[in-house]
Amino acid sequence: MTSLAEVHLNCSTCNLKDLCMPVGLSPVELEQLDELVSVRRKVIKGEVLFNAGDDFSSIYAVRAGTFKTRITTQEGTDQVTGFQMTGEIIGLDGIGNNNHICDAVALEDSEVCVIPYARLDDISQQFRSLQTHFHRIMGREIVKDQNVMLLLGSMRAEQRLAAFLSSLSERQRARGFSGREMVLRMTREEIGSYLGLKIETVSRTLTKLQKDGLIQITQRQLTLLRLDDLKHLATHL
Amino acid sequence: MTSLAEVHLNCSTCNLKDLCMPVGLSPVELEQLDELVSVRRKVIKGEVLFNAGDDFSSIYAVRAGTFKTRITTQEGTDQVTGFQMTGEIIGLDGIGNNNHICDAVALEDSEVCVIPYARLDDISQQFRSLQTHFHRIMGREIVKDQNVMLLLGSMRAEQRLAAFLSSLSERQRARGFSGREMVLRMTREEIGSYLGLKIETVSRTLTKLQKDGLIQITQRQLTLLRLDDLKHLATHL
DNA sequence: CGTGTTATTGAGTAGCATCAATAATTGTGG
DNA sequence: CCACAATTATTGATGCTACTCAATAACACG
Repeated sequence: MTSLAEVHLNCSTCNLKDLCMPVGLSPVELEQLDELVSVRRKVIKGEVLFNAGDDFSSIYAVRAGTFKTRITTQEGTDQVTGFQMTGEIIGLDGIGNNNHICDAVALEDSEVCVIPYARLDDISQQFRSLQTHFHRIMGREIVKDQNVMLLLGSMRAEQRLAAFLSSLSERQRARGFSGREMVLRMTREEIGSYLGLKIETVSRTLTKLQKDGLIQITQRQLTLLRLDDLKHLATHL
Repeated sequence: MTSLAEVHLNCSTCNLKDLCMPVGLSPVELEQLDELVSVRRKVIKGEVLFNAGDDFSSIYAVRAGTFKTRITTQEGTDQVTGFQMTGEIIGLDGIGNNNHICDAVALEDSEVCVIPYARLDDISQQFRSLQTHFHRIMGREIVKDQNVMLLLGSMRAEQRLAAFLSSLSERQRARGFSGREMVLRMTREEIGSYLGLKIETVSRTLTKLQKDGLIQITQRQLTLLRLDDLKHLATHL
């Protein structure tokens, strides 16, 4: 099922260390993290990193590529609960009940660093700053989810898309890109599923944003022409 | 502003210990928890436990009463992000960035146990099972939020209310009540804000559920007449 | 007992969904 | 590498859900 090309490496020399798990850790702590994160795993496009119901054993840091997480309802319909880019953590949903509640799927050929949860617990037991750090990562996940609740509960289609595109832009910028031009790794349907909209509405709304001169979009190739206006739209009605 | 009637007490003798923070802890660990949770605080109806922007110092276990948490947008509109009953934890939103992102407001005269976060970190550093336990509590918060995302992203008004009422019922049952009859502590507007609906829609939908014989509701007094059908409605289209 | 808050109900409407047809793109097997 | 199938995206016409506006009623509080 899943390809298991696993490679041993470490965090302290990783070029993502300013974005990812190691953020803000001292050299000594980094050394501990290196011991913890010793395995990488490739996940090719469309492949699943874990499924809902799987036993929870590890969390994952996206080393390269993009993922989506999705929850499937009892009816079989499913909803995207998030998109994860390099440096972001996947799998925290499993901690609550020792098994995953969502699937994680690669949107392009990707690679993750595997962080065995039991060992993370061990080591953060010994190094308090690592513990604090991990708590913060979980806390940010909670904040992020609550912001999505806000979006889904009270924004209109145009606002939702403006907020979504702004968020993508900011995350790209944090990764050293311009944040002005980017390639969408997800389909319109996946965007819609995440934003609580149908694919036709996503398509129409993107067209409208383009007509209004806020963005330029051709297939997956996106340019944010007036980012300020886009952000304003997302927050001010 | 806030009344600070604080009382010293402990978890090991608390009648909520099967619902609350102590769930599943051994006597030894309970002893540690007692040391941690030594202060209670009363919050009268309408009063605020903490505000968005406040420095994060503690999390809180609801000892008695009911709270809501709400996020305020830049426009000044706000959205309810959760309702907390006895034994449930409030304030985890503060961990991510060391300050709260939501307000917590008492919906009736209430009381919380104050759990200083720094000391929680200290003690879970020493007692691994406490650390694991706390991680699980945070993990469940993430799961809960993602389920709300699902509700907001893909359910219709009737389903949302059915899911909401079912959830209230289950939580009441977990607290030793029948789960059939209960008093709503929140207004229709607060319910609507939580479910992403307007007050008129909440009112109309409750009336419809009553006409269909699923519930009986008079003001805040609610009886679930056919809980199975209600749950079925919440999950099966 | 009066005032402000909360809730209900009706009429009309806006926004998004649905249904449908077509186009563009991607992936696949020969 | 091309042809065909499957997937993804766009656009239009129509319908339905939930919102808005408005009036009234019921209740909570001082």
